[in-house]
This record gives sequence, C-alpha cells and structure tokens, in this order.
Amino acid sequence: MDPARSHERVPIRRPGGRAASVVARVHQAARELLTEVGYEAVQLPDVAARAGVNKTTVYRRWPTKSDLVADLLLGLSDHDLPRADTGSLLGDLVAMLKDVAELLRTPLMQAMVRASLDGSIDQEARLSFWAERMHRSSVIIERAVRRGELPESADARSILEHAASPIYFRLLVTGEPVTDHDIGRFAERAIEAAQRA
Amino acid sequence: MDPARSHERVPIRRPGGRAASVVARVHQAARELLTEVGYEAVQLPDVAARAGVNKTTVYRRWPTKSDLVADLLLGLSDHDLPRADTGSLLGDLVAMLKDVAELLRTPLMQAMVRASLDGSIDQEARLSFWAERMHRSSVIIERAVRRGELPESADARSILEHAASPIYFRLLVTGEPVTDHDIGRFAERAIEAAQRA
DNA sequence: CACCAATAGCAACTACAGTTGCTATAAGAT
DNA sequence: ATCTTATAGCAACTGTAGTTGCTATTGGTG
Repeated sequence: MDPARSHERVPIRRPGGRAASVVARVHQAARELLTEVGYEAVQLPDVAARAGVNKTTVYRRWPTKSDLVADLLLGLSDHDLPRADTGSLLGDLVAMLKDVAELLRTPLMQAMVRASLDGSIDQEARLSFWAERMHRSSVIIERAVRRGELPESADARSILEHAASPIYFRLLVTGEPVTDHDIGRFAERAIEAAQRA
Repeated sequence: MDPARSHERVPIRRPGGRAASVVARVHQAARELLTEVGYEAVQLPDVAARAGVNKTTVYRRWPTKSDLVADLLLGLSDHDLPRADTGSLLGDLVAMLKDVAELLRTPLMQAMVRASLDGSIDQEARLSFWAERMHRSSVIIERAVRRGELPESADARSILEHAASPIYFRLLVTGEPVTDHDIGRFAERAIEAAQRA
C-alpha cells in the first residue's frame, strides 16, 4: 500500500539521545531517594530537583509516583539474578535464595513491589517481568536436570516459586526475619518435592 | 509505694464511649473507600467526610494514611479465619487456602498489607498480628495430629506458611492467578513435607 | 450534680504538589 | 544547512492536604 516503505508510517520517532539521559538521571535520583527516605516520603518534585530536571518533565513522563517506581522495577535488569555455578542444585538454589532475600530487604525493592500493587503496571507487563526473571533463574534447574539431580519433567518455574515464596512472604508480609538456616530448609523442601514428581 | 493503689497513677482515661464510635465510623469509611477507589486514591479528608467526622479528628488520631490503614489491618478480627471441619487435613487446608486467596484478591486486603510495608506498624505489633492469625489456623493441624494424619512433632506455623506463601506470592507480587487446582497442589505439597518430618 | 480531663469540632491558614500554556532546544529527516 | 517534531524548561497559577489555636462536648469521677 505505501510505496515508500523504507520510512514506513510508524512513528519511529523515539530516539535515545537527550531523552535517554533524562530518563536515566530521573531513575537514578528516584532510586537514591527511595533508599534514603522510603517510598512514602518520596515526592516527585524532590526527585526532579535531585535529577537536575524540571518538575514538569517528570510529571509528563510519569504522572504519579507509582508510575515512576513501577518503571524502575521493570528496568531492573538481569545482572543481579543468575548467580554462580556451585556444582549442586542445592548449592545453586541456596545461593539464589540468599540473593533474593538480600534484595527483598532493601527499601528500594520493597518500594518497587509495592508500586506494582497500585496497578501502575499493566498486568501484561507485570506478568512478563516476573516470567522473565523466573526464566533467567531457570538455568539452575536445567543444570540440575543435566546432572541427573532432577527428572526431565521438572518444571523450573514451579520449583523456583516453591522455594522462593516463603521468603517473599516473610520479608514483605509478616516482617519475620529469614535466616540462612531457613533458606536451606526452603531449598531442600523444594528439591525433594521436585524429585518426587 | 503509692498508698492509694485503688486508682493508680496510670492514665486509665481511655473509655469506650464516644471515642469508640468515632473510631468505628472512620474505620468503616476507610474500608469502604479503600475497596471503592484503592489505596493510592484514598485521601484522609475524604475518609473524614464519609465518616461524618471532622478532618482534624482523623489527623490527630492517625497522622497518615498508612497509619489508618495499618490500624485497619490490626483490627481484622478472627471470624474470617478458622473455618469448617471437613474431616481431613487436606480438606481443611484447602478450605483455608481458598479463604486466603479470596481475601487477598480484595483491594482492601492488598491495601492493608501494603500499608504494613510502610513501617506504620511497629514491628512488634506486626509480628504478633501474624503470629496470632497463624495460631488461629493451627487448629487444623492439631486436629490432623489427633487423627494421626501428622506426627506429633508437626509444626503448625511452618506447615501453614509453607502452604500459604505461594498464594501470597502470586496474588501480591507477580500478579499471577491462583486456581483451585494450584491450591490443591500447594496443600498436598505441604502435607507431604510435614509427614516426612 | 458539679468538676475535670480528654477528645471532637470549627475556622482560618499555609505550603506545596500537581497543572497549564508558552517558549526554547535538540534530534532526526531531507 | 534547514525544516520539523518531540520533548525539556520556565513561570505563573490553583486546589487542597495537612496544621494550628481555640472552643465546645462528653464521659468518667468523687
């Protein structure tokens, strides 16, 4: 239909020049403030000020605090997940769970999870974010299957969820502490259940 | 030391007359608004208006929204926990988990859990609240032990946490749905693990 | 049935989060 | 180089959340 297909109709007008720098600085400022004063106390004008950016700029891109913080969550990239290869499923799993626990103890992460409760993230994005994260960690399971520690039928997603959810539960909901000993138990439990399947 | 021990020094001046009615009405108004517009959109002045109470009254008792909502959580009484006696551990557990899932799907409960993340509840109160809730549900486990379905050594708290945390995880964190089938699996898994202990 | 302390209502205020319309700038296209 | 469009900055404004000092009720006490 369109003869000049080379430059389509699609508004590819979304460069990464100045805009990118603004986004980066605002994100950074938000992360800092969140860890310093906590979600509740963070104010968009403050974020703007710290980012060295005008208030309006922030408001136009992120109408609410929730939106900004949720955006932060989605921007959480890998480099804080996979983890070392310890040689055993238990070792890998424990290492991963320790990371999870550490992350969940930070005000930043708590704020991000919270923001996602406000519906500032469309359901689809939220689901795919967590799916992606799970997927990244599933190397652990794949390795275990290759080693023969788990049956071929093992479902990575389910195992990881099984092992990790009590940590989320305690750290985010009840506020109870999670010890390394607990983590060991959670990991063992999940492994046993998976082997039985 | 104090001769007139009959009317101590303690400011027992905290009757339950008018004050109680105010508290009740504000709580009610808050609950309604939370379910209608969601945590983020609830504003203390609105709550006051709906409760037919002056703004100042609300602000003086609950300085922030978090405080009010957290208070709501602590006020969550039993009558929505124990549950029917189905005759089997699995049946009881599944019934309980279904209740949990249902509760967690309400904006009200989500708001309350969220507020507890803001540190508006002192850690002690938060812990004892959840401990109490767990304790209430532990009849299920006790009955199972009596029936011989579980060893004497069974730890109610641990079993309940094991079975329930994936539900919290999905409904509060990832946003994934929880089906009745999932609930059945969670319950079975927890029971098997407990029997093995 | 006065008295007293606690707490609710009222009213006036203020500070500042969030909005809006306009101008300036910088990136991409030609 | 020039034109165009998206996006940032600026400045002035507005609504209202949250505060404060004072008065009015109310419920317990002797």
